[in-house]
Amino acid sequence: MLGEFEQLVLLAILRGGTDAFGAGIQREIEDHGGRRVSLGAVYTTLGRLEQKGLVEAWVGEPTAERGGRRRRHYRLRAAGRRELEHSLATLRRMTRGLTPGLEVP
Amino acid sequence: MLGEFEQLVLLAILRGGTDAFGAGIQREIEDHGGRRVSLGAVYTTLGRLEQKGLVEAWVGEPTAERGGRRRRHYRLRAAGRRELEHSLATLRRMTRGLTPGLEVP
DNA sequence: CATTAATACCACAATGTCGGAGATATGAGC
DNA sequence: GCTCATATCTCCGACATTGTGGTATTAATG
Repeated sequence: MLGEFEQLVLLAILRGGTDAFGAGIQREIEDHGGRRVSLGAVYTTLGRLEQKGLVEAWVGEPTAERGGRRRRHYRLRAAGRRELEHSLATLRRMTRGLTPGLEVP
Repeated sequence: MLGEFEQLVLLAILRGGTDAFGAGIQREIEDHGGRRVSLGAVYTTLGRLEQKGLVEAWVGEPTAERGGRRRRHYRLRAAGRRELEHSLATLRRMTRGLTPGLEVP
């Protein structure tokens, strides 16, 4: 079963397109989620998702920016997409017919 | 933060109207979630939600059925509804703009 | 008192969270 | 061009919160 935060991380990866990486994922979730998120939490979750085969990663080239370690990029695997779809479908069915603000249209 | 299963339980309570109780909540989740759920998991979660003040409970009168202990009924408190709305709103924002099957319309 | 329906408890597994250590790039100053 | 200060990002380890199933217990009915 996917946890709540795992769902968010998976969604953030999708939003980042092919460029998703740790710090960017953090930003994505903070921007849309209206909640603070630590980098540690993000990386721990990414590691677990990778272990479960839901996500794959590779290290990129150095960027043009100031400094820093190379980025590790992430992408959903087919299984990850399936899990995510399943979770969201359940939520959609559970909210169907409820009053506005709750319904996930 | 609400966990994944907590969200489901809260939603199931809403769906059950004023009659929500343990076993009924289990059924609701299994019917819509397409996944097996144990009663123990449901009660443990209900207890925690109650402790956090998201849900309130009271014991009902004996039913007309064969036997059994009295049902314990559950209802969302304002805080519970707020938490749930917040979780779902986050999810909605995160899925907006993604391809069908993922978007939570 | 046997049977049935429901709740409560407990132990363990999986997820969530954070802070800080470490790695690796850049650019400034000499 | 070397060195070093600094910025950016990843990894690790410890602990808190949630998730799960199995089993026991309670309370009703005939």
